[in-house]
Amino acid sequence: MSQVTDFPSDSETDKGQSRTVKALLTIRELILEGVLSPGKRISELSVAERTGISRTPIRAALQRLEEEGLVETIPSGGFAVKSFSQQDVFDAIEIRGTLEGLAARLAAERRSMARLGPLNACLQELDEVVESAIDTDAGFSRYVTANARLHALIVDLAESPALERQIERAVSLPFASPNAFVMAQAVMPESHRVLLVAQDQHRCVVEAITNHEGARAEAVMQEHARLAGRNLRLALRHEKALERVPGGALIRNVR
Amino acid sequence: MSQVTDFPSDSETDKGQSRTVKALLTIRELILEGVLSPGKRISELSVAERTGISRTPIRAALQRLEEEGLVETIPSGGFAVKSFSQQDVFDAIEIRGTLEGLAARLAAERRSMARLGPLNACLQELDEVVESAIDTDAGFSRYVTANARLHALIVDLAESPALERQIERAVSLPFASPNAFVMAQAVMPESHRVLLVAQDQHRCVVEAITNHEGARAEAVMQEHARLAGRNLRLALRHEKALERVPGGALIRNVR
DNA sequence: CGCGAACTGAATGTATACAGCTCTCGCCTT
DNA sequence: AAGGCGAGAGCTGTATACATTCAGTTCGCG
Repeated sequence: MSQVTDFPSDSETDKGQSRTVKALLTIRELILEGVLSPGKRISELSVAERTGISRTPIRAALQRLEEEGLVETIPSGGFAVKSFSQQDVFDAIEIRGTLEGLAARLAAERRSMARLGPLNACLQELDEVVESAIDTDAGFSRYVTANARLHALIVDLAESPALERQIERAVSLPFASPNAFVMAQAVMPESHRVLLVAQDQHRCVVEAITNHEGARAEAVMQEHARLAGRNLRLALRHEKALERVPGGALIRNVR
Repeated sequence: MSQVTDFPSDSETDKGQSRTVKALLTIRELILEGVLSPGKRISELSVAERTGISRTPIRAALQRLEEEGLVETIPSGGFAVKSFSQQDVFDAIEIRGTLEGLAARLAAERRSMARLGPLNACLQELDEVVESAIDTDAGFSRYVTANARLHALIVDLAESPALERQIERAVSLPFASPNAFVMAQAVMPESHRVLLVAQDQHRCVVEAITNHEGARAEAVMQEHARLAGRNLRLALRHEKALERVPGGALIRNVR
């Protein structure tokens, strides 16, 4: 009861969120920012002190983070920040490509005409963003949003809750998400060309889905993910770029 | 304190397991046995009374079961037993096929000669079991064990922890596991023929992996999963067979 | 001076108490 | 008689207390 505030809380972002969720967001941010270094144990008590939340919700949050893959259990008890080899990262991207490929194929096989509207609208918005003002910060964030929406729409068209769950998990690793590589592009020279290629793949996938071309949709979607992988490989060379990749701090560069 | 027994506990299976794990196993069994019916809320307190474990580990177990997919959260709070449409089941199998297909491809691409020994040994054991005494209960359980091991070995050969994790999750749904359909076969007439086909696919996958034929390994593995799907479709007709499928009680037969 | 063992501290796993919320059951009103 | 409203019970979410276990450190012995 010590922490209960009857009046609207100080931060507007807390609105209506349970303490477990708040703890989840806090810890995830601490990990992604690199405050908690990879391999190191996460002391429940220290997080409790830092956040003012009791251990119970924090423990729940840690368990969910383990499910997300950001955290792993220590045999002797407790949790530690997970670290990833570069191979792990590429594998994660390949897995996303495979699952999103399956989603695209199912979308092509099951697609209902009525639901293609939003998909085309989203595609068109991406077209505009790419061709016009991708340089500005506003345009950039517009691209990120629309890109996420396009990927989500394709998954949605597959009409498979099980697949949606599985993809949700695959994407929960920050560097495996469809937008991960985009973040790095802002500081890389090849930026615009890559975006043009990616957008062309978007167009192909939508076309394939529209025409019931399942195999094509699957193949293009897989290659679309691999484009992210190639981009990440570039980013791993540029120090500056890697810093912009979310969760880049978790990737071991030694070895 | 009330429940602590200093002497070795009554059941030998409890050995060394934390209460959370015990709760997990108990609840999972209750769901799979159909004691807790699909859609119905799982009261933490009732489970606590039934098992003699306090609510904290039970809550943790429920959270892990949600991750497994057997349980879902209720918007208003708490957990409920999940129910699955037949489409969900087939999708889950297709997802497993896709991921195991990826594993088989990676295994073919990355395979190290030295590690093929156990794979061939396992394949040979399956050969023996299929050709000789599959009818007996002992032979049956031997098949189930060896089949699980073969699938695990292939995943292992992919050398990708991320993929292993993802497959682990896909297989955690009982009716999506590689052995799910096998259980139903005992009471179906087509039993032996299907096993022969499955075993031939096993052989093809191992051969493909050995020869670095990634695409073939992937394709065969996908079709191997679809064989399970076809088998399940048969089982859904035979009432008797469905009862033997683990978690069959979770499948809505309406609609 | 090095190695081992015991002790101390801390951190986890578990139990339980409490408060807020939701859902239900019964009663009252129309 | 039917529907809505209110009270109550049950349940979850959270906090906290307790015990056990793990790890690190220090002291003693070889």
